[in-house]
This record gives sequence, C-alpha cells and structure tokens, in this order.
Amino acid sequence: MQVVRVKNRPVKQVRRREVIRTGTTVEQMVRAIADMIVTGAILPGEKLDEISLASRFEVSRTPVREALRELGAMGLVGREPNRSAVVTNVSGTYLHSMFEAMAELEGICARLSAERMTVDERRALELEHRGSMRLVHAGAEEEYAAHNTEFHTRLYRGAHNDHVFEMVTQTRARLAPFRRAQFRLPGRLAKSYEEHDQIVTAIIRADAVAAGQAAYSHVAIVSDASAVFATAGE
Amino acid sequence: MQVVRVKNRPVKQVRRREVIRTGTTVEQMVRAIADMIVTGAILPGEKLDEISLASRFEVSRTPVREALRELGAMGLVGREPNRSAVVTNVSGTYLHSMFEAMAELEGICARLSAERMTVDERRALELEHRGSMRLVHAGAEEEYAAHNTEFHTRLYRGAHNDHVFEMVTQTRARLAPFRRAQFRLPGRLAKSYEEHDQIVTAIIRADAVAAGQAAYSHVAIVSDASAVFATAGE
DNA sequence: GCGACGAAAAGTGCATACAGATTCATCGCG
DNA sequence: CGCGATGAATCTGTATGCACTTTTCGTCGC
Repeated sequence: MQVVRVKNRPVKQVRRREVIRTGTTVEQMVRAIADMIVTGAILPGEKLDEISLASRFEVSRTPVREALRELGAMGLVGREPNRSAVVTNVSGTYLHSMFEAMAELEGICARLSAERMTVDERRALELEHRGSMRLVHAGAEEEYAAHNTEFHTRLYRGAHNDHVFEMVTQTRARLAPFRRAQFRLPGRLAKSYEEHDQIVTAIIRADAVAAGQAAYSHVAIVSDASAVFATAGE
Repeated sequence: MQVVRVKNRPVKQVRRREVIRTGTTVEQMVRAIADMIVTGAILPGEKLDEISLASRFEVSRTPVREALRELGAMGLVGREPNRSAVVTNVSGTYLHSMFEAMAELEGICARLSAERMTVDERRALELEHRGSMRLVHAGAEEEYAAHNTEFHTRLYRGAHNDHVFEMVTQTRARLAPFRRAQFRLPGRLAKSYEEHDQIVTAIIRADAVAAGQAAYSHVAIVSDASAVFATAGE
C-alpha cells in the first residue's frame, strides 16, 4: 500500500479553483449532485459511493463526505452508518407531495402578505408585477422567469415569517429543476401574468383569503404544467 | 512522509464508541450542539471554531466539520467560506416565526387528514385520543406527553403528503426544546385533551375547515404556553 | 495619538493515511 | 447441491498534515 500511486502524480493540491464558478468545492458538488438526482441522471435507490464521486469530481473523499452529509440533511440522499449514501426517491408521489406543499406554502405566504406587507412592500410588488407586462408582450421567456422568481420571493418575504420563508425557499429550490421549462408552454406567460394580477389585487385590497386562494391555484396550475416534464424524467 | 509522527503516539484511534449512546460520532455531535444552541448554552452570533469543538468533544476536526455542515443545512448555524460557523439567531422573532409556521403546518395536516385519512387511520386516531383520557385524570404528564407526540404524528401522517410530513416533523424537532415543560402548566392537560377532541371530531366528520382551524388554534395556544420558557432562556 | 501596513497567529479547506465495518466470492462440509 | 464459514476486497469513519485565507496585533509614519 505504498507505491500504489503510480500514474497519479502526487496531485500537488493544484488550485484549480479559478476554473470553477462560485463557492467552495463542496457547495459546487452539492449543487451538481442535487441536480443529477433531481433531473434523473442518477436514479432513486442508486448508491453513491464516496470513492467514485471523489474521482468523478477529481477531489478527495473529504469534501465528498461533506457534500453527502449536506445532501442527506436536504433529504436528497439517505444515509446510515457504514453504508453508502442512497439516492432518495424524489420521483412520483414525493414529487407530487412537494408541489402540493408548495401550493400550500404559497397560499400561506400570500395570505400573510395580504395582512402584513408594509405600504412599501405592496407598492414594490405592484411595480414588479406591472413591469412584467412588457415581458409578456415581448414573449421574453428567460426574462419573465427571472421576474417570476423575484415576484414570488417578494411574496415569501412579505409574509414576515422567517421560518416559512426558509421552508418555501428550500422547497422551491428542490422543485426548480422540474419547473425550468414551464414558460415554454404556449400561452403560459400571459396566463401567469393574469394569475399574478389576481394575487396582487387581493394583496393590495388586504383580502387575505382571496390572496391565499389565488396563490394556491396559481401554483397548483404550475404544478400541472410541470408534471409533463417531471414524468418524462422517470 | 514516513516517520513524521514523533511525539504524537499513533493515537491508537481508541474505540471509545462503547461509552457513548447511539449513532455515529457526528450524529451525536449534531444533537449535542443543536441542543446547546437551542437551549441557549451557546448564544446566537457566537463563533464555533472547529478546533475548539474538536478538543471539546475529543475528536478530530473531520467529524466536527461534518457536524457543522449538517447544522448549517438545518439552519442552526450560518456558514461562509473560510469563516467560522456562527450560531444563527434562533431566539426572539425567529422562534416566534417557527411557532407560527408550526400552527400553519398543523392546520394543513388536520385539514388534509380530514379529507384523506382512511377509515383505519380515523379509527386509530380516535382510539389513541380516547385512550388518553385516563392519563388526563391521572395527571400523568410524562405519559401524556408521549401520547401527545403520537397523536400529532398521526395527524401528520394522515395528511398523506410526505413533504409536508417532513417539514412539520423537522419544525417540531427544532421546537422540541422549547415545549418540553408545557404540560407542567396547571390545567394544560385537560385543556389539551379538549382541543384534541375538537380536532378528532372534525376529522371524523370529514370537516376539513373545522379540523384545520381547531388544529391551528391548538398549536397557537401551545405556542403561548411555551413562550414563557422560551423567553426565560434568552 | 491614531490610522495604515505587514508579519505572525489562528483558522478553514482539502488531501491522504489508516482503522474498522461491510460485502462478496470461495471453499469446505453436510 | 446447497449452505454456512472465512478471509480478501471494498468502502466508510476518523486522524493528521499541508496549503491558503482571515484575523490579530505590533510597529511605524504621520
């Protein structure tokens, strides 16, 4: 076990950091692996052994282990002592439960936002929303997607509840890969704008119940739209 | 790179595992540190440097790093590259937001349970509930607390939504340290039983709205009861 | 006296080494 | 021919070392 490393030059711990985009190695791996899981590049039940991952990403096992631990905490992989990490089943029923939970959470956020948003927040939400009409007419999918994210983030913040914010943000992050293509569906942009309009109107009126319901349906619809892509990946 | 280890006797990597209770070293540390944070033994904003923790727990930095990463994913500590982990502010507003979120989540679970529980699940819930009357009369706080956990878990499961289950379970876990003493408050046992009764009745009747509201208030009340202990720890 | 600078100290990020656990193929025996 | 024992191969858990980054603190110029 001494002279084994024949062709691997002593590795030199080269700073290849510059090549890579952002964050620490571990963060990048977390994102990369999460993406692979959620896009179906790695299938549920598959084992993720540290050594293969380490060589795949060209790092040592230490950062791999940290990444796996974080993925475990995120619920994307299951871990038990002295066992390989195993990809959790994110497909099918669980995915559905996440979309449903997302709708509930958005409903809560909109309801609380209607009750709690400051005058400034309401104004900002309305401006953000009105500004997006231009994008709808232009059919600018990419830009509208960015606006959409911003719009929803405002809703989440407006609820003035940090823990809810965290839950909804995490859930959205886990669903992100399944929603990417949603605005490609014909007519979805205009429809989305209309639904946003209902939410905004209800919030401005401080009508909590209406806001909650509008947000719930909005997300439920997105869920249906995304289901196509989701099942395609199974 | 051969005879380097001079004064450090080879450390022997003693299996002190037997002394410790359950799970891997890392899991134990996660629990221990989480408890310290949440009970206020470590204050928000305080830095957790790996070396001190390592020596405190008598392990090397590797497991400490993994524990910190998991705590980071749990939201108990903040982490950024090349910085020490910092205890997040769990007190005050954030705690309040967790209790509020808990009430919302319980409301959702009860509402969905009313709609979705199977006949067996409804029966089991009712039995569990009725069985607890005995404990109320006996004033058996400990046992009632156990029953209470079981009761709520049934509600969470009854919603038939895995992601909601996960969120509510995690939130409950993080709140646990703040609720421990709730049943010590005089009369809280009987009150709790009554509130459970409302929830059960509504679920049996499949009255989703009533079940949701009953569960929401039930938790909101517990939140008030716990606030005493929470603020005491700040 | 005070702020800018710089070097030492302290700390994080990752690689590697090695102990212990698990898995799996092989072999001996009924 | 199957089945359990056994040991090698493989993999996880943890310790330790080195590179790089941040922090601290003393010193010097103003």
